[in-house]
Amino acid sequence: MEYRLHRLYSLRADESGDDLPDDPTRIPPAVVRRLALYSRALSDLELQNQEKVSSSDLADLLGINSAQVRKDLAYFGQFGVPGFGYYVKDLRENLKRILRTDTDVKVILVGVGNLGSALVSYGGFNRQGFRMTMAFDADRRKVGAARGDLAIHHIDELEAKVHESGADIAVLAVPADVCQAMADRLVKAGIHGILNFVPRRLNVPENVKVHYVDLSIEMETLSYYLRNQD
Amino acid sequence: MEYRLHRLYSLRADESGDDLPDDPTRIPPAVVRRLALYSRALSDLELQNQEKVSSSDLADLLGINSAQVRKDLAYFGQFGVPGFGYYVKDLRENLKRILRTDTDVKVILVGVGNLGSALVSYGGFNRQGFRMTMAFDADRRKVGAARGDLAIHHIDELEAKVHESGADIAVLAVPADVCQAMADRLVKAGIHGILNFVPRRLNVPENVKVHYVDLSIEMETLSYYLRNQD
DNA sequence: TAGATTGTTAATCGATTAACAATC
DNA sequence: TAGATTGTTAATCGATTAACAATC
Repeated sequence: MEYRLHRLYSLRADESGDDLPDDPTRIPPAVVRRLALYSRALSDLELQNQEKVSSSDLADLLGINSAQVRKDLAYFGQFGVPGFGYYVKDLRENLKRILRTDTDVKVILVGVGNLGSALVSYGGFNRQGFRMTMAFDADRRKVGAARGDLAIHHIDELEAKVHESGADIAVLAVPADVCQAMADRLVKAGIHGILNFVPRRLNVPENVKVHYVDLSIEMETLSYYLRNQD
Repeated sequence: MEYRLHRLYSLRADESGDDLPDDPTRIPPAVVRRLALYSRALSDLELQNQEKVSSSDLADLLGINSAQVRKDLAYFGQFGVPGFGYYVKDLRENLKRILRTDTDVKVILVGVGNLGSALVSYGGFNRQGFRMTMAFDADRRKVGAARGDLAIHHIDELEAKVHESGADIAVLAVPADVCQAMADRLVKAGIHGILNFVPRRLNVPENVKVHYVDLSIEMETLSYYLRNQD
């Protein structure tokens, strides 16, 4: 059958230690997001000493359909055992490798205000292998003061320090009126990804990715459904 | 033509001050989210004294298709003038009414840790008409201390105070191991919506809405595309 | 009126789910 | 082997976009 053939290809790919699809950038963001959720669920299961898990187990944990779990995984290869399910440890390792969270990822923080400070101490990033290596702020009174174990530099030093930091992701949490200017500087300094907490759309070159975390919009969307419920 | 007929219906609905669709809960969340983005963009345009805006102007501002702008609005009625566009002020007011952000919305905060504290001072909520009226924490040392102009109560008082607060939305920012228990208490106390910053899925009754803001997953999704780019 | 843009329909595109042969 | 679950295809569902008559 045809998919037997695919399987052979996939196994061969496995042996070469690489089963990424032809173009990993073509994977729908929704799929990547769920992959990260599977990975986290599998970590939990591993802590509970679960050895095996089925696609419907995983689906139930996330509140989705089991076919979706299998289809998402199928983008990257074959990780399960028909009639059995998946080995928790094995699948988790595969997902970490695919998501590239098997090695630490360095990020810098730009804007050490209320939200920025909170993000420094937010445990979730560290737990997933994201290391905040440096922070920058325009307020000289904040410079030097280490929040957590992180040194804060003045924003004037951004260009000079970014390369040293080794980061290619920036968390942006600056006032709205300077966010585009700051994004421009970050891009020039070699940053390729921005997690933007500022409620403004950023214009960046094609090769730079921006993800928006827009707290007010989330709140408004939630609010709409509540207030129209009854 | 048929849609002339619709228009008449719509106008009649307008006159009665109500042009919500038959079942407002059936509107896709993606549409509601964009409506909130349109509303914000229109506020900006109003500040710049723009009087008119076309669907393609708005689309360009958000980086989407102009047909989508028109279709999103069409769920709720007809707000434009063919051959002209939309009056900024008029459309903004209509959207605020639809989103029900023309009146303040009260929210409580549960968990005054690093992230919780930052959310108190986060200006974005206030600006959009969300008022944090109370906060709760399990640490008695935090109780009483007002952060911003917000009193912090001990979590034991949750049930007693929620009703008094008049809120039906809670922002949840507690440690992961207590988040389900806390969600249960919130629901019993009469909360109908939860903006959940804890990286855990919550089990709640049908009539309660949960929105997830999962910072690590956003970061991982961003990271995936970067590290697979070149 | 001529030019511009709406509101709507139909076409397209993409994502989710159902079903099942293949497999362990 | 019998029972269970995978990986895949096809069907369904939903969301986005193109096109254009209606309108100002």
